[in-house]
Amino acid sequence: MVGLHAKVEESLRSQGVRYTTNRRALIEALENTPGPLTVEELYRVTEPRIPYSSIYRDVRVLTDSAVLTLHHGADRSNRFELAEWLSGHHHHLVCVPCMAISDVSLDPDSERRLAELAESAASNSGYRVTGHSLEIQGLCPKCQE
Amino acid sequence: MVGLHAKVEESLRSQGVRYTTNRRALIEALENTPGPLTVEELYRVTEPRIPYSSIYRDVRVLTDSAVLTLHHGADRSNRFELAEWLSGHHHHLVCVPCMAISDVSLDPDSERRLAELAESAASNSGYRVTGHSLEIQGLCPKCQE
DNA sequence: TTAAGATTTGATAATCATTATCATAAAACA
DNA sequence: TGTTTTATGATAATGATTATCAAATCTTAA
Repeated sequence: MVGLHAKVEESLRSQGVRYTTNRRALIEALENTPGPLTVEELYRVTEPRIPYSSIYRDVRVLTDSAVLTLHHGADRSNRFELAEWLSGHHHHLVCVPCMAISDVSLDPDSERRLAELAESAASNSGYRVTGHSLEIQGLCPKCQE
Repeated sequence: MVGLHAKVEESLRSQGVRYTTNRRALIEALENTPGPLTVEELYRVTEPRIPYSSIYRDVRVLTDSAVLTLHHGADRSNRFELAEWLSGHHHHLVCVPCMAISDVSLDPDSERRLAELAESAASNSGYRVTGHSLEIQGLCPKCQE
């Protein structure tokens, strides 16, 4: 299994985009976190600090390059995460009170059934299905107390 | 079956919120549309025109009153729709190229299986599941041409 | 290795969506 | 009717995001 950075670098280079220190730091921050991050969180987490203007520009570049995807949480914040071709297909568990988001994977059998459900749901809409994403709302352990 | 407006009015009154002409027009606009709408779309669709400041205030009031829910589409826009207790439980079909969103319902059997999948996915996360929402990505008929 | 060309960076200004303010108007209530 | 509460619409303020641009860095080719 090739390393994450190598994959990202390869993908970016093929698009004529440089894999710079800032961008590497952003990818590392996302790699070390179990869910998507906001720009503000990326700002706080990276060391040394990357100015907001650069973070905004870089997440945009990386999203346009399909290295990151933008996720729109149940709060009004925009969060970025590694694209699924880098992190693997997954879904999100959202804590309604505290807005925390964590990734969750289905076992292959469940995933197959979910894909079938998505197909059949769209079957008489005329859509051609290319993907799906399940958001599960609930209360995280802390918020249940 | 009690009418939509009666339900909304009843719910709002129980919270000490008035069901005014503007708010009624917004609910009607959403009732007559197969998917969630942005503030800008609500502005264009309502007749006579409601100023942006009022639309923003009203969708906020209605969302706080649980009459509307906010939906965060795959583009960066915020879209509002009738809450599920008014419109029924449903999911979303998103056209990736053109960003159109339409509602889609699962048959009861599929819906039950989906709920089970959501439960089992969260089973060893410690979360208590309260809901779920499936987003299906694809190409709408127009964008397939 | 060096010079030219391309891309990236960081500081700052500009923009856009959304929210706050506040005087007026409408509705509810006594 | 008079009083109180809530809603409205115009406008200003805020906050997040994007654009600009000169300086810095990286690439490439001679």
